[in-house]
Amino acid sequence: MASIKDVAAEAGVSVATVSRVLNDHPSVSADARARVLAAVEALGYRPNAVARSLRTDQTRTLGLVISDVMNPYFTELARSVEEEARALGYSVIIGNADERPDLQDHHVRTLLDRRIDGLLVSPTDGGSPLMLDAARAGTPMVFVDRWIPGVDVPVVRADGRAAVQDLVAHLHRLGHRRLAIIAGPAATTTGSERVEAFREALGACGIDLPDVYIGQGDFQAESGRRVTEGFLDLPEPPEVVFAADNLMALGALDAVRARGLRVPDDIALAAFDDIPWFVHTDPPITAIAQPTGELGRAAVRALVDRIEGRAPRSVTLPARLVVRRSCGEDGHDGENSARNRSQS
Amino acid sequence: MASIKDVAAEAGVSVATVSRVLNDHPSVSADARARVLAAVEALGYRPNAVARSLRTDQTRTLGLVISDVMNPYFTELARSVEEEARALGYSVIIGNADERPDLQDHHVRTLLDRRIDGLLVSPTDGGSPLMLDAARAGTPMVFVDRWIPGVDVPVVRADGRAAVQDLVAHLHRLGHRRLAIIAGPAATTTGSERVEAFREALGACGIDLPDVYIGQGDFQAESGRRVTEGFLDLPEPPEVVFAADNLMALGALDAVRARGLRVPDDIALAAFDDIPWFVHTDPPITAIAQPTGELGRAAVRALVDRIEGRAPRSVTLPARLVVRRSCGEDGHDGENSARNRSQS
DNA sequence: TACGGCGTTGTAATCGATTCCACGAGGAGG
DNA sequence: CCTCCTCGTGGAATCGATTACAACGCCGTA
Repeated sequence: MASIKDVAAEAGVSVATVSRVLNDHPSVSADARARVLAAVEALGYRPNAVARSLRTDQTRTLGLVISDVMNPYFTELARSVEEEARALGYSVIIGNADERPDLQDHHVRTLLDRRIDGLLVSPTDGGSPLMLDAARAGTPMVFVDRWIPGVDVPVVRADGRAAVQDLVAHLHRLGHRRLAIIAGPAATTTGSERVEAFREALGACGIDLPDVYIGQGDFQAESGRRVTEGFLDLPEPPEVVFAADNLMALGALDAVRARGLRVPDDIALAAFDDIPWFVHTDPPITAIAQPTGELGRAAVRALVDRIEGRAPRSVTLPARLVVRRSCGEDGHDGENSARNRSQS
Repeated sequence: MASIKDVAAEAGVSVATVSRVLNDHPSVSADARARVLAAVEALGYRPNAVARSLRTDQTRTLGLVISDVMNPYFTELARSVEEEARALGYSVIIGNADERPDLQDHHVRTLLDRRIDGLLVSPTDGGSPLMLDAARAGTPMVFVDRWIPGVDVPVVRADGRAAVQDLVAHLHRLGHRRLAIIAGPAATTTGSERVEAFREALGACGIDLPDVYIGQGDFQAESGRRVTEGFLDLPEPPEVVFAADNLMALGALDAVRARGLRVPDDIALAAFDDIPWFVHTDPPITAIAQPTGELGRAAVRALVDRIEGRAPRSVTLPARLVVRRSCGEDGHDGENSARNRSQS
């Protein structure tokens, strides 16, 4: 592969001049510029980003470490992150932690070794020393979706509090009183926050959240299934199951269906994180939708601000409730209402 | 960030010795090794991968350019690719082309600039000159899922021919005779092959595939919706719609539902590419499942073989039919059969 | 005692860029 | 006509690693 030296030789100038043309530095004669450009064209030369990074000490690359690529929420997040980064002239390297702290550390380490300019993280656990050290050492970093308390790193996330209140109000209006939640890992902020929001919202309606109605999941489908089975085995099973993410909702749906029960007639179901597929499940699932794309874009902007020496800001965007049929009828939704109601 | 020089100074040896310890070269005294290791520990030193890559001319990184991250099929592919690559000591940088040739080229160019060791591509179009040049120039490359004919690059893919025959036989047995397909872009191999396989399979049953029953999609949900609407507007609409990927199937489902029609009673639906959500749609969707994980792993192995100087092999794995309820009842599937049959 | 070989170590070149500094040519002003 | 400044250019240092080569000390053997 042709190097800058080859181009210099071909154009009959020094490498310094070639470099100047490539970085359009002002003081290059029109003649030299033309000759260099012609040589670049003739050789199909492309600058070696590795060498450039070594010299300039910047890679124009962002690292994104997410908890689970197979989760459509994170996929969408990754997509919007890459888009915004590209618009700002950066590339993105994605690391998938699969909800495993060791894998998360592996990716953080690899990204740091590659000298990425900044790190976007949705932490899998409460605090990998590696990440904390990196943050302290001055690596530009922004948390997205989940974060680690007590670390001086900007956070870009959605606030689901209001939406959870709307959800609980909706459920209460439908007559549900025994509500259970499939929680995420307590080590993650989204894991614990969603339970707290749920408990508070229930409290506002005068409803209690007993411990047996809090199932411990891990944001994966299988745990949703397991926890839901536990709920269904209870002497007094809940009337509603609220899954703290979409994958666990999928698992819950599996479990319910395996018992030969129906949603929402036998048990209602709702989820945090809305995804396109929820429109088409049987029944369509009521969910709390995050402004995922905005979150990704805001996170990149914050990180790039930090990298380029501007003051990054934390951002909190509201989530909103999207009512569908998985909790029962609420007086809206035309076509199938009559049929569903007559069955219940 | 500490460099190899700092470590050398701290340990009281030369950088050469430090490098030798780090790459565990045999001729280093136990004493020197211990001192270096201690210095590394004390300084929290990590080798700069950029500098190392410049010198050794290898990045131990694979590029993966896929057509659409939001498509669960490609997400799963990406995941398995990363896993296998990690097991072999490589990292992966994913580029999402979003089915756009210009974006695909952007990513290929960026990856090449970064001097990745090899490229895994699922091409969006029939032949980006950039990619062809790179292949000719000797960049290790492997096509996965889709490929470009006439290029000397190993291909790792699934053969859906038999599964499509099974599908058509299944549909025929259910009494369907007017079958339509939502095709992918003709520029992609999967786009054209699936139509051909479908046409052949129909032919074997003595059924014709008229042009009006071939809708042109682009592997995105929206096109599935549009094409399906066209089918439904036909004087004689098809009894079955077969979508060449899962996203277009989602769009088709949208379109059918928007008309107030029901699957499978009013129209049957099947898709290429099975995904976890198909179990939970209303109704569960009959699909052709690819061995996605195996495909990803085989592709990485082929690419790494090529990189490390072994002869890479093309791999073709069979896809298989997964029958669910979206095409009507086939004598299996317990719980809801009676109810569904009574409605038709 | 001298010499050959082995094990260990350091010096320095190198990868492909960027960029500081110096130098020469040419124009403006005194 | 000489001086000074600007503009365009090239030489060379540099980033952080790897590695060829040379050198050194030490041991065993002739």
